[in-house]
Amino acid sequence: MLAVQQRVAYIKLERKFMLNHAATKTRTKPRTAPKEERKTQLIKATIRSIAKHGLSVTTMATVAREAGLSQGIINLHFQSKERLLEETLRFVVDEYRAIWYKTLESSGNSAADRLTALVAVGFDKRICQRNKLAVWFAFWGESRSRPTYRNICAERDREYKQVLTGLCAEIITEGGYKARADFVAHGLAAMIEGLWLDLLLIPADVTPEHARAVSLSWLQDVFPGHFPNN
Amino acid sequence: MLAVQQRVAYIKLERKFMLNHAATKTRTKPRTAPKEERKTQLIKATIRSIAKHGLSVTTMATVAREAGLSQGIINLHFQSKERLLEETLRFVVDEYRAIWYKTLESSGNSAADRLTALVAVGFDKRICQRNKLAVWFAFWGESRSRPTYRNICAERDREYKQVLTGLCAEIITEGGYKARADFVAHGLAAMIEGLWLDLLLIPADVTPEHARAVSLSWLQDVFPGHFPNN
DNA sequence: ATAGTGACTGAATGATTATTCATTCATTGA
DNA sequence: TCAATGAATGAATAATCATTCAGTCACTAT
Repeated sequence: MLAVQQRVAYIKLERKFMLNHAATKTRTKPRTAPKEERKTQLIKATIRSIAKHGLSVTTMATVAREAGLSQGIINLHFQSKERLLEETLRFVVDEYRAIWYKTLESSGNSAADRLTALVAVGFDKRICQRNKLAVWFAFWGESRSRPTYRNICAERDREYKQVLTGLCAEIITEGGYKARADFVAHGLAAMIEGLWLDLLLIPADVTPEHARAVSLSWLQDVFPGHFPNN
Repeated sequence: MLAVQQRVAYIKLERKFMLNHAATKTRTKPRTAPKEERKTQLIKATIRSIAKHGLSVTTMATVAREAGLSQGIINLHFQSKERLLEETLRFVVDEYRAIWYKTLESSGNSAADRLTALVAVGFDKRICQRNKLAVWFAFWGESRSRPTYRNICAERDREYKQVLTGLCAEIITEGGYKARADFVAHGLAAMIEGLWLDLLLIPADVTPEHARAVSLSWLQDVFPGHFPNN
């Protein structure tokens, strides 16, 4: 019964693409778009499977079942399981980066406003979902033994910390605080990731709103002149 | 060649126990001690295997090989792979708790001293080893889908945060700070775990000493009266 | 000495897994 | 309408895994 529903969903997806494709009138690469759609469909199924079963119990079969497609489909689109997993990690990492970049663009001019916005993104509904947090931690858990995972994460991390350090430096200069920008930024980034862990492990005690409040309260403590307490 | 050395080591262990046992003169449970020794030997081999290969590639064979023992040994002592993994997590969790309890007992009377000591334990050489950090994150990564793992961690977490909150509350009262004790403690605990992630992912950039410095600098920023900056 | 004890071994077993590929099916251009 | 195209299927395959257990070995008590 469920399989039928998923089959229907797949057919709709196929139809939708055809319309889109007809509209673009590109002829050199027919059916190129549905390939991408299939890939993201499979990546999203992988995220659900990792969240539901864990990375070590996520098999080609669980992902295919979650996507409502057949066994062989993953090798067709990703060549191997390993590639699927790498692209899944990249998907989550890139999504986070894209959102905080965009947020910075559309946020205020003051360093304090921008910092607030940047911190809040970590607890945004689009990012801070338990399924996605499970994916982050699943890959972090394997990253000691897989340089590929580590590199994908490290790259993102450097960028993020660089921006964070810049904003902290600006605030410190403005306010004449004693704190060291790199230490503050490093601690702040670490705190956000640690709060993610709480959201994953004890969701009953900690909500995204609560975690955001903890972060912002910390900003008030460290930069009292810029983030007035009440 | 290596196997022979390990075999020799095993024999020595066996001999050592016999002497110990003769000394205690207990007769009802003979050979009970070497069983425990074997178990911790296997648990330590599991830690190395998880750090080297990752949890999802850690098999009965990799653990047995790492311990220099045979295939069947794990089922003999732990009944199943799952039990071995649970006891490995418990081993690491209990070790951390034991050390910070002991540290608190032997540290100064002032809340500030005790808090400093408690934070420093997180970066102690006995705790903050990359192999062990890999184990923490490996299990956290699977914990979304395994209530057993989650419970083992959650229990420890509650205790730790409770002590942390108590110390922060004391300091806040003494110094008349505006900060909320539960928020500060929550943020601090999260930061330590986030710094562990950096130690795991980018050990070239972050050392335990550096991470400890970041934490202590954070304490200085939040409680300037209790942790004077220079 | 020697039989008894129980920790330990490692080959065998059955279950599970990623990957392959001959076949099916839907869609397209002529 | 129909041949051509290539995405999707799912049964088959080979590899890997946890678990079992009959047999081995070191040591103890008699």
